[in-house]
Amino acid sequence: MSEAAERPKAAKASRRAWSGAIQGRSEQFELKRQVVLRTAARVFSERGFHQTTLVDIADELHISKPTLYHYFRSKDEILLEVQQMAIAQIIDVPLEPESGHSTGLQQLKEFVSRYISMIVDDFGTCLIMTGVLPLQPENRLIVRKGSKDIEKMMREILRRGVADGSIAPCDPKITAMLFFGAMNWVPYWYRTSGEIAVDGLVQRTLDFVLTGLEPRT
Amino acid sequence: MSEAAERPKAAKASRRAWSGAIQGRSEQFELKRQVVLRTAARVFSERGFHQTTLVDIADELHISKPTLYHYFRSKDEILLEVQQMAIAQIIDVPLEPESGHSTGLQQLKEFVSRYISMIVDDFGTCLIMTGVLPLQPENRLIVRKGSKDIEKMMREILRRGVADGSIAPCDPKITAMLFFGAMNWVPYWYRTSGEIAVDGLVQRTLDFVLTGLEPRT
Amino acid sequence: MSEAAERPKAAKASRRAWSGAIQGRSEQFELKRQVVLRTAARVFSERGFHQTTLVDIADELHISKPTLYHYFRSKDEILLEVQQMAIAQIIDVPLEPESGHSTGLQQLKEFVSRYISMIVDDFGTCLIMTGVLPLQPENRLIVRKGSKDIEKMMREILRRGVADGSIAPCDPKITAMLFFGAMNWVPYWYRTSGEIAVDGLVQRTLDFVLTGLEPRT
Amino acid sequence: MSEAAERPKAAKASRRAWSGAIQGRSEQFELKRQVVLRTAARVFSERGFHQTTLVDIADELHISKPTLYHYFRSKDEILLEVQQMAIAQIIDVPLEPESGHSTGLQQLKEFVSRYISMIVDDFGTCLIMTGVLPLQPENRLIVRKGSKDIEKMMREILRRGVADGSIAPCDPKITAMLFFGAMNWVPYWYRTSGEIAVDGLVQRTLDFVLTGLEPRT
DNA sequence: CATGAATGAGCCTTCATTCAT
DNA sequence: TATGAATGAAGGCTCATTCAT
Repeated sequence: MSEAAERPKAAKASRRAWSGAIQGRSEQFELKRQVVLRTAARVFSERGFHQTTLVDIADELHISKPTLYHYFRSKDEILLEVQQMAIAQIIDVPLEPESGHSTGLQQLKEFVSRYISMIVDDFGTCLIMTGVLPLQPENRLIVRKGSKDIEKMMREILRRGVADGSIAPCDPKITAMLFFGAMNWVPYWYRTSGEIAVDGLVQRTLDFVLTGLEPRT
Repeated sequence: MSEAAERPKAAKASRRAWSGAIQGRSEQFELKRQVVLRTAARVFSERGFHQTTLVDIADELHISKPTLYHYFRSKDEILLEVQQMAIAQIIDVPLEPESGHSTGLQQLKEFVSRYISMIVDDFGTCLIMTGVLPLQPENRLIVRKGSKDIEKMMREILRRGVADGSIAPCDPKITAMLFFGAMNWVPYWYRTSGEIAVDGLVQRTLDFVLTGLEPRT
Repeated sequence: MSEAAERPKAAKASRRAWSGAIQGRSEQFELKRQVVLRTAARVFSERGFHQTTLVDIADELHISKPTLYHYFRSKDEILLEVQQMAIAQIIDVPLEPESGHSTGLQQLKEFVSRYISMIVDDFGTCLIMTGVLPLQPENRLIVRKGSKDIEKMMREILRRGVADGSIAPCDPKITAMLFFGAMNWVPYWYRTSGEIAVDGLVQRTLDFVLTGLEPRT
Repeated sequence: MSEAAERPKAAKASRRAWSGAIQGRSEQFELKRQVVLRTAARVFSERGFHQTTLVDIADELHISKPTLYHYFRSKDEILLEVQQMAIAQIIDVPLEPESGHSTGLQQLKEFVSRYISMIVDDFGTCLIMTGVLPLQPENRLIVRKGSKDIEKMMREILRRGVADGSIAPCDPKITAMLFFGAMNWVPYWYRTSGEIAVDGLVQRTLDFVLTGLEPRT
């Protein structure tokens, strides 16, 4: 029911352009691109996509607005890439090499760990909090496809777990969506800088979902 | 990981202004106001606050844009009232008159039932999907306050349940937020017009949260 | 080899919005639209399409820039309609009801009269001086089509004249284009406010084209 | 009434920078300058001055945008020089050394030949199709002055011809402008790569202007 | 000489809001 | 009450031009 509190501007960052995040030489282009993406992701999450102007992002980086267009074609493209980065963190890494040896429950734990790590990151937070509505229809489809693929991953894990007995019988579809809800809401209340580390959050989440609130005798 | 599918425009509504929803006499003003609010809530949720223009809302009602200003001072005020309507559905109704007789678990069940009913409604859906970022800072505080109050309600219930033994020991804060996450995400995937009725959804949610995924021996 | 000298701003027009050109009641919309078109045509011709901002046009009319968007969807649409107005002046009026009775030469004279009247008008001048390059590709095709149709008209007239002996044998294609050139260049040097009236210009043009520079014995 | 069809990109030019047009040694600078001018003239005519970016020109030459600034101070200067090149082709070459021996008609024929050769060239085409409106006011005056000088040339020739009886009596001013119109419009419809060679075009133009459309008995 | 990077200036377009009828 | 007309404010995007390497 709550949502992102504005972060304390990080002491207005260092005065240098690119906030001193760039030192390399020729691969600088890609590096700068990443810095823009991460900054944009953060600001989008803090203020909302439409409340964020390109000047806001540029200011944060101590660069000018047109400079952003050296790295991205449009504001929309920036958001698209941010969200694709988040999705790739889950999709691009296969769940486990020798997956044959692990139970569904074990896989689920690993998945939750990775998903939460993604969601508390700037990119993942932006994926959830900004959503896909601001995107152009065609880009919206791209991100939705990625999201659906991630959802499918969890459903598969649940099915496997139910099959091998490591997870209690349940409807994989509904369960997955309720589970994702619990995790997707994290950006609205959890701060990595708070008392609980990400590992702790993963553990709490697993406890909540695995044990259940009903006392076990 | 998924989000709102565009609703099918409700058969483009009847051709008459106000979509024929107004018949009364003098209290029409308040009625019309409600119709605007509900329509706005729906469209905001479908397209996003900033993607929705006042013309969109006016068109949906077959009225003109300035007419909206007879009922609301600003677009911001519309959103504020929508979200306050949602919050009021939870806040304004005390959980149970003689709450002394019920256990925490019983209260939790009632709370979940009411909260989910609220969240699948146009107002509640808009509260979650639009969020408070589009609101003016002062209005944002108002809604946040309401959300916090609702969160507090659940924490209290959890504490009571843990105390009376009807709920397994848990950290009320974390548990509440994860629980709210599971429910708040509902608007992104659940359709009241689908296979599962709201009652069913409440039951599934309770099952998910109470039983836990770990098999009980 | 010369081109439009900037017109002397017409004493900065009357101070009233719409330059006092609007008096009607309900058909005002269409009237205002026409006033915008004519003003835009004039300014486009004077300064060039890209050198003309929407503010320039709005200022000329003592209205604000967004007001232009009540009447037109885009700057491009304004130019398109201007040019279509010009073309319609030629295309929409059949050359002569009882064309069977007139020779090609007679038809040619009428055509020249009408074409020159069109070309010295604001719309026609803009058609020639602004050209179609600033238009969106799809709109460019529309105007080109109209231009081609007009060219075809003259070719047909020339053919008929050659056939009936009222015009000396010639290649209709080349002749038409050279002829159009003589007329299309008029906006670059002729001023209706100068010594020669439009009728006079028509006569001079016909003299030039019909008689030829070679002395007739 | 028609205008420039897009030229077929010249087989996208050779892949080498400067399109392989430069081989010399030290006077390369001036050579490269010329290549830029001709390329710019061509692209300006095809797409229009404002639709052409410096990147477009640089790409065509397989060089980078800032490199253009080694040869020209501004985009405006490029256009100015292009148009001055065209004008110089007419102005800088005296019409005929021993002009005393030739009639006005003979001079006219030579003038037309040279003017049309100029106008079908990249520079001349750009002079006409781009016009002087995009130029800075001061540069505009320079080009206008040149154009006026050329117009004066023809008027003088016409006067001489009328005086020596080789040209039929006519108003030199009007006649010159109509004549220029016929020729200036050539870039809008004539292609050197088409059926008619430039010599042929000169002849057709002379026929059109000298003989007249009225049948001579 | 060449160029990747960066930017100031400017324009089209949108939209919430106001006003006159 | 209702609305067509009008607008101030603001944002995304482009591009000629400059600068550092």
